[in-house]
Amino acid sequence: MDPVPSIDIGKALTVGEVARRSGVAVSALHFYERKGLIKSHRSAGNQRRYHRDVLRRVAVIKVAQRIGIPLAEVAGALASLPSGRSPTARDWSRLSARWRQDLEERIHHLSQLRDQLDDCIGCGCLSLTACRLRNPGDTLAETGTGARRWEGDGEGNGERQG
Amino acid sequence: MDPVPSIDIGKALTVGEVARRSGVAVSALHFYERKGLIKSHRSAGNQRRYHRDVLRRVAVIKVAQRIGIPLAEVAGALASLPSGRSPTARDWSRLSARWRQDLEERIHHLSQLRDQLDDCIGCGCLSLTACRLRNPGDTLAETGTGARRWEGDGEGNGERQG
DNA sequence: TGTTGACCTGAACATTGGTTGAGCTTTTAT
DNA sequence: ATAAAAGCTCAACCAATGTTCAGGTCAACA
Repeated sequence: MDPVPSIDIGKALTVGEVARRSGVAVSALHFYERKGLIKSHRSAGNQRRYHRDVLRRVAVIKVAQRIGIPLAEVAGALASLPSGRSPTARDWSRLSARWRQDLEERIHHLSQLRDQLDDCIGCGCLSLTACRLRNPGDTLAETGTGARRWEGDGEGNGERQG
Repeated sequence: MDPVPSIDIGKALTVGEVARRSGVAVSALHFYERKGLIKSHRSAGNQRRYHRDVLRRVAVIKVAQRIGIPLAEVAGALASLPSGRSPTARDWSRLSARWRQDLEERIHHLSQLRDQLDDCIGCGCLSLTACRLRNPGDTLAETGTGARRWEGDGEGNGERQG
């Protein structure tokens, strides 16, 4: 699991080292710590010291960010790992399978939107009540109730909920 | 296009009417106006009055939002229309073709990400420097320089640019 | 020992897309 | 005429994801 089996343990990383090696800014590491995504202990002089684990965790954070997972959710996911342990391949597998699902849904959603846009581009049907583009209900709530409020109003379509 | 053909011209809409018919909140309409996406004239008592055009414009805004276009860019696009004129089918065609491109790129990007994630899910290779997931360069800058900095560092990979 | 670079905290600022509230005016309905 | 509903402006606030700054401390090198 670790390329250097025993010697490396205990050589803590400073925040600057973690920043350089992980590619995120020191301020972001502070921020992640405040948000509970990573942990550190402190030196005698109150400076942060990190276990090497943190690099793996930051890697997970960065990938999650690319996927578009909000930090709060990443925090939850990381917190769900047995505490004090570095994320293993198996942990990663579990997390990433979940996030993959999320990603897939997002892709699907955007693809539908693209198709609707294609339907609409030539016709300029923005002015029509029937335009699917203007009635996101069937895309956003596709598992939902289905058609409703289809009276046709001429320009807009009525009532908002808020 | 309009159920009432000619009588309706000149019948200005209040902000509340526009809100009801377009499905966006009054506060959002104020906001769009401040940002230059829509315009209004004022009644004798300083209340906003809208031409019916505004409904079409708000429809464009809403679709653009769904696509993920930032308001600033929508503002630019709407401003590029011959001033004072309602967006026609042709205008919409021009705008939406551009945004469709944007959407397509976003879908493509996410799909690549999904494929990388699939490659990675089983292997837990987050710990390896070679993991494509951890090196977004080839996705984000796919037209760019190609492989670089491939030394292998054990855990993180070095230097950030900022 | 001194200096310099790295680090600390807390607060403020930035961005996007608005919402909420206070306090006041206009319009509409009865 | 009057009361209710709708509208007005300005300022503050929300969430997410950080960055930047000020003022002070720590650590490492010569």
